Amino acid sequence: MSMEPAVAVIARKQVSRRKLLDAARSLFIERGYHDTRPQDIARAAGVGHGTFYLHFADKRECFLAFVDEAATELHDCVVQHTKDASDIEGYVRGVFEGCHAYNLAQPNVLAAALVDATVIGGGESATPLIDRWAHEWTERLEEMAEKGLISLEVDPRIVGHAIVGACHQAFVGGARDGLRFNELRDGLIAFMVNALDPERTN
Amino acid sequence: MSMEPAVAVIARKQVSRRKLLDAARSLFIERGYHDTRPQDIARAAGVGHGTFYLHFADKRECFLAFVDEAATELHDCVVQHTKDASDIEGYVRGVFEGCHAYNLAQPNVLAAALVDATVIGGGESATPLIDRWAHEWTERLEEMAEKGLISLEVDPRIVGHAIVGACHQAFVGGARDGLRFNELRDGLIAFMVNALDPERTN
Amino acid sequence: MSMEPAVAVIARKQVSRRKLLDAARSLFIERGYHDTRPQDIARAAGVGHGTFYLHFADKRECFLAFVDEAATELHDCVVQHTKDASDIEGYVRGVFEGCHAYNLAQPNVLAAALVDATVIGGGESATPLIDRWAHEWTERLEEMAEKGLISLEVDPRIVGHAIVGACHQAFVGGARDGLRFNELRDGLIAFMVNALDPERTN
Amino acid sequence: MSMEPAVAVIARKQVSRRKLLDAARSLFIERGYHDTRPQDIARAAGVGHGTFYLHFADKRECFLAFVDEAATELHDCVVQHTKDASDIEGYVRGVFEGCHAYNLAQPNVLAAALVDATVIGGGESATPLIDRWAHEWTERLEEMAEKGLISLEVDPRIVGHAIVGACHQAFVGGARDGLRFNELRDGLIAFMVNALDPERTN
DNA sequence: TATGAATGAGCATTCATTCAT
DNA sequence: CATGAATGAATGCTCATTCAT
Repeated sequence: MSMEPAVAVIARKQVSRRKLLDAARSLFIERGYHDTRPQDIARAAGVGHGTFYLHFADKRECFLAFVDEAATELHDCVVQHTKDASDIEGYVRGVFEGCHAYNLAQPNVLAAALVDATVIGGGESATPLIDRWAHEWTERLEEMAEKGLISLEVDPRIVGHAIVGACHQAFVGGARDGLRFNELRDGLIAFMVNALDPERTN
Repeated sequence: MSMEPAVAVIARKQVSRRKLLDAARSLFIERGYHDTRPQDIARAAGVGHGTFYLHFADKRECFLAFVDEAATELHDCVVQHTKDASDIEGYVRGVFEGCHAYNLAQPNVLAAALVDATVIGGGESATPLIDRWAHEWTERLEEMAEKGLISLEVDPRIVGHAIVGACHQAFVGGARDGLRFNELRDGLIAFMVNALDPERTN
Repeated sequence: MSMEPAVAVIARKQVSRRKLLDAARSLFIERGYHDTRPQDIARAAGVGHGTFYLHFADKRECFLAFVDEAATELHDCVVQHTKDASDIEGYVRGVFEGCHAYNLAQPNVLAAALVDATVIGGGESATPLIDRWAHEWTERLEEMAEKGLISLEVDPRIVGHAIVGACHQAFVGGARDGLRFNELRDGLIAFMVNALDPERTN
Repeated sequence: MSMEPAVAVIARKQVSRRKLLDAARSLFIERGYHDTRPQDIARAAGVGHGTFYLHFADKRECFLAFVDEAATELHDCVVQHTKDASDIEGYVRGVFEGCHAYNLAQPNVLAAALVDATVIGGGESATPLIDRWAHEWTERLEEMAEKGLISLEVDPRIVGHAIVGACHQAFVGGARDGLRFNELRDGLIAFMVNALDPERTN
């Protein structure tokens, strides 16, 4: 008996959601998960407090939506930068360049989205972003191994986690130590290529 | 009549601090930083709530003391397991075995102590545990490079972070994916040895 | 072109109201006044949230409409069961049987409708259902006294309240104590007949 | 190892509890359960919000403590007024006089304490005050029946509920109808005595 | 008439920290 | 040195009601 909601109404709701997600992104980046209140997000979005809960069951769900969006954006950016790669060095370089380009365009988004899963507590349901990246690497490593581009003596699931962990810590910790992007990028590329290069003798 | 506080009083204070630190360790491990209240720590330690603030300026300081203690213990454990190593593989293996032995003896301490710096918020003063490990690795890599045990084409500061990050993520993320310690250890050793092995042709 | 609203429109409005009242009944019974939101009622009725306020000024008014409807239904049911009664025992028995029959047909409606007036707060305007029943009893007692069926030494207004209160508490509290309907009914009949019986010596 | 809390400290805590209970009583009487916030109670008591939760697990527990206290006070008051009663009329009269005296001394306490159990929701743990009174009546009826003061043809559990319900509704609903205490008291006494009198012929 | 997104005052409760004893 | 009662700002979230469409 009930009519379909009018198209315009649905669009209006999407506008609110968009404003909330944009505000959430700014605040999660600026102040982190714990220091950002749903109330702050709503105010920054220019909507009422209650509207927040119209779009997200709770603060956690909003954060997860932010992480998802950032992950998708980054994924697209990395795909752009790796689509022409033909060897392991080109591919690793493309990934770093993609991440770097994304970080320049959207500063600090990744750092905010990568927070330890324990921070948001509660349900263990969502796969942490860093694990998702590791799984993506695993798939790509398998593809590259098939093409003979890399030597894969080690379980690619382990290598996937190792690469992602190495890059994350090198960029984050390295930045804390004052190292520059170019140094980090080139150093990590060399490290990875050594670890995976099929031309090694042993 | 002496101006010095009685020896017994100092000793009593140390006893309280010890009880608080032990209680803090149990609770930070069991429930994490955010779900552990100073009040809980004091009660678990069998002292009054106010006593907590006699020993720690705030909750953060207590957590940092716990991290420090864990780091020292782990350091000692790793030193034990690496003191006989004569090549890179032996050294990497020793480190993993040391961490694993410590983790068996003190389950979950490392996971609790390694929480993202953003979790405890506030002052950025303390160096995160994971950065400290990266710095230790950097020093050892330099020593090993001097002895010709490894090939160090890359800035050892970067490699230090990369190794620590790779191990952390491989163990944590790998565990979430159901991989076993032995697999992870051996996979990471092979990965690291490839990356650092001086016998490579290129 | 007529000034009157189209018949179809009026009919449609009545359909909505009916759906809302049915939904309200289910929910007030199931979850009580405080745990039922106008929004829940509208959704259960299959109409938009706003439609609720087209039919009721507020939640309170909706509840009162539910109570009224239940009271009318019960009244009719009791009339059915008492129309052949010729003495006080028959009448009291008819009332109980009528309530019981209604309760079997519409389980829990009465319990939901009888909630304490303080629960719905705000305006004191509406006469609580239990007072209305007391007033009905008062009228019937006066009729019976005129016919000599009962001895009415006491103000019938007081007796009306007393009977209704006794029955309500005996059924509700008795149920909490695990007493069965038949026991309660027969016990209360004996109690009432004693209190009102004209055959007593004193 | 921990010392006993000093006597003065315990006393101080009791003072706070007393202030909170007094404030809770005033507010529950004045505004009812739902319109009284823990915060209001704390402010009225002149203590911080947090102090409320130092003494009561939640609002419900505070209300239950209030009910318990009122029940005890009323019980003592009724005992005072019934201790010299030697027959059913004297006893019923004593109960009414006791309730009336208490109500004069502590106006509206009983009305507030008697709220429907559904109002406070959640755990069904606590026996509603009105049921407790019914049980007390049951015991007294059994005692009186043993002494031959009343005729108890009906299950005393049912009669207990019936009496309490009759009195409650007669006083509350009667008051809404503008009846005066003396009328109500004497009417109910006559009603009860008829119902229970052992001198009846049948 | 009907809709459902939007609202924001309001709620019960928590917890890091202080301070009188 | 030790205590634990006291604190109150802060939190995440709810819901009866409004109003633009």
